[in-house]
Amino acid sequence: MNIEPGLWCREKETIMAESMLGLKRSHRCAELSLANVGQAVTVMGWVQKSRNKGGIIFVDLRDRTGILQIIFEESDCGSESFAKAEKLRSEFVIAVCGRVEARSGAVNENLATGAIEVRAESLRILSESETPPFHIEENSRTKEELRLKYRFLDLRRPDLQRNLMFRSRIAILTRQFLSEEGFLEIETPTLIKSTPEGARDYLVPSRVHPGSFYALPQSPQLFKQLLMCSGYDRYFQIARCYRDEDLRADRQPEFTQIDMELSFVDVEEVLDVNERLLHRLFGELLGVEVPLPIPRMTWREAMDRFGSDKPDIRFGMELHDVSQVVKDCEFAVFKNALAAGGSVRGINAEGQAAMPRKKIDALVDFAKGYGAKGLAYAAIQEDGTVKSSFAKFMKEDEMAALIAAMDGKPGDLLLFAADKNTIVWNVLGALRLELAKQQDLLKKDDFKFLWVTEFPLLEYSEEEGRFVAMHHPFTMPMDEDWPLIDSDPGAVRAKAYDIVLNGNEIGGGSVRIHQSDIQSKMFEVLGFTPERAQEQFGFLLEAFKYGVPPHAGLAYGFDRLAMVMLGTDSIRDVIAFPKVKDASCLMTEAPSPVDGKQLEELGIALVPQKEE
RNA sequence: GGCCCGGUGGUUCAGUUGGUUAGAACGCCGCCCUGUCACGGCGGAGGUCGUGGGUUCGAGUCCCAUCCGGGUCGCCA
Repeated sequence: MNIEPGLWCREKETIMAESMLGLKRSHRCAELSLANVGQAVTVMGWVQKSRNKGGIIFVDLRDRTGILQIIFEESDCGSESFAKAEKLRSEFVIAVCGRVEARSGAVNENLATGAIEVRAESLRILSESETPPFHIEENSRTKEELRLKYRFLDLRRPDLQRNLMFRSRIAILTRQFLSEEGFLEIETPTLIKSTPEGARDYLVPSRVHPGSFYALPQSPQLFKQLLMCSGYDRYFQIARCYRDEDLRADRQPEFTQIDMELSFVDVEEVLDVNERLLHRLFGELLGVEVPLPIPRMTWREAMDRFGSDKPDIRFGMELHDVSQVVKDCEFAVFKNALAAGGSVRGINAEGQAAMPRKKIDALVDFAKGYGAKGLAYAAIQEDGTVKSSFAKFMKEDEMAALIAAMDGKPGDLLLFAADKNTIVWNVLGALRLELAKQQDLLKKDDFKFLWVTEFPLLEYSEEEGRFVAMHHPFTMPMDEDWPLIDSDPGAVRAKAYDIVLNGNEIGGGSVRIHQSDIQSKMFEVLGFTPERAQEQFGFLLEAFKYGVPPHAGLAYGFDRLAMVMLGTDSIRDVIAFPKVKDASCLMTEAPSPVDGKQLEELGIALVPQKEE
C-alpha cells in the first residue's frame, strides 16, 4: 500500500481519545466571569480556534453558552499537556482543568468572557475532529444545502443554538403559564384514522391489517374534543402534526402546534387566556409589552381593508373600494369586472409616483402571478398632472373623483385591480406587502397583533363544485347567521378566529359544534351522507350523544411563532432537523425505498411509476 | 404541476465579445514565533467548472436535457 509520508506521520501521531474519568465539568464556558477569578475550574467543549505563538498557546473553547479563552504555558500545564495543546485543531473536544484569571493582556471587548481566561493546568483530548466541511461560525454564508446535509455541525453554530434555546424557553414558559391557568397536558395518538377532508394525510400501513392504513394527525382536533367530552375541561399539548402538502419558507410537512381546548367557554374566554399567554411570552422572553386587549377585526373588514385574512398592520396602504366611483366610466376592464359582479379596488402607494415604468411593469407581472389579468395605474405628478394607463378611457371629472376617493396627492402612485372580489383581494393584498417590502416598511422588532374573527363558515370550492369547511366541519356557526344555512350558505359566519402577528397567521381556532342537530346539518351541507359521516366521524358523533360540554380551542403554529419572535426568515432556522422543499431530509436521506420483504409483510405492491 | 434564482478547489466568490497553464480570500498541511483574539512570518498541497449531450478549430462561458438547492403561485379543512 502506498502511504504518503505526510499522512503516515500524522497517522502515527494521532492521539487516542482520552477518557474523562475523574473529571466533572464545573462550568459552561460563558458562565465564568470576573467573579470567578482565582477559582479552580474544569471546562469542556469544542476548540473554536487555536492560536499557537510558540511558547504560549491560546485556545478559544466553545460550548452552547459561548466562547472562553484558555491559555497554555508549559510552566503551568507540564510538557505532556503542552504537547497535546500543540496538536489541537478546530472542533476537537477537550477538557481543561485550570484556574480563572483576569487577563494580563488586552481585554477582548467582542467577547462576553473577554476580561478573563482560564490558565490550563491539564488538558485531555476527549475526541478529535476531521476538518469540518464548513466553518462553524455565526451568520454562516455557506449554502443551506451543505449545512442541512451536515445539520449536526450546523446546529453547533451560535445563532442556531440561540434559536433552539429560545424555542425551548417558549415551550417551557407556555407549559408553566397554561398549567397555572388550570390546563392539563395530555398526549393524543399519532397513529390515527385518515380523514380525507382538508390537507393530504401521511399514511402509515398496518401490518396486522393488510390494506388498511393509519394516518399521521394533521392536528389533534378530534381527540381534544373527545377529551372535553371526557371532562378534562382544559387541555393543552405541544403536539407534532403532519401535512403532506408542498413546503414553503414558513411551512414544513412535520411541524409543532401548541394546541389547547377549553370547556364551558365561548369566544371571549379563549381570546382572553391567549392574550395573556402572548403577553407573558413576549414580556418575559423579549421584553416586549403586548398592549391588551389585542385589537380585533372581522374577516370581512380584514379583506376589505387589507386584502388578506392575515393582515400585516405594521403599515397602512389600505385598499379602497372604488367600484361606485368608476361604475359609469368607459374603461372596459373596470366595466366588465363590475358587470360580472366583481369590484374595482385600489391602493395608494404614497410618494411612489416617480416609480420608473420598468418597475411598474414588474408590479404588473407580480400582480398577474396572483391571478390578476392586469393592473391599472395612475401616477399623480408633482404638478398635478396624471400619468395613467387608463386615463384615455376616463372623463376628466371621473379621474378626479377616482383620485379623491383614493386620497391621492401629488407624488402618489395609485394601483387598481378589477376582477372577482377574491382575485382583487388576493392581488392587492400581495401587492401591498410587496410595496412595503420594497420601501422597507417592515420592522422585525415591531410586533403588531390582531385577532381576525367571524370567518366564513364555508367557502365554495370550484374544484369540487361544492361548499367546503373553511376551518373544519366542527366549527360553530354564528347564532344569528345559522338561519341562512340553506338559502345562502356562503354568507354564514363562524365562531372562528385567527391570531395574526405581523402578517403571519400564528394561530387559529374556533368554538366547536356540540349540538348533534347542527352537526348533522353541517355534514349535510358539506355533502356528507349520514352514512359517510358515521363512517368517518362516528366515534365523535357517538361521544356527543352522552353529554358534551360547549367547548372551544385554539392552536398555535409553534415553529412559526418562534420564527416571528426570533425574526428569522425561514422556519428551518427554528427547527432542529428540518426537511427541504421536496419534503426529504438531506442528512438522513429520508424518505428512502424499503426492502421488498418489508413491503411484502405489509401486503403492499408498488405500481411502476408512469413514464412521461 | 407552473414561474423565477442559484450550482466554479474544503468554504465563499471572481472569471471579459467563447481563446494559452481557471484566479482570489478564508480554510487546510509543514516549519517558525511567549500575550494572541480577523494573530503574524516563510513554504506547500488542492478545482476540469452539478451531470449528460450538442454547437465550435476551441466551451466555465452559447444551446438542449437532466439532477440538486432556494423563493413563489397552485396547494395547505
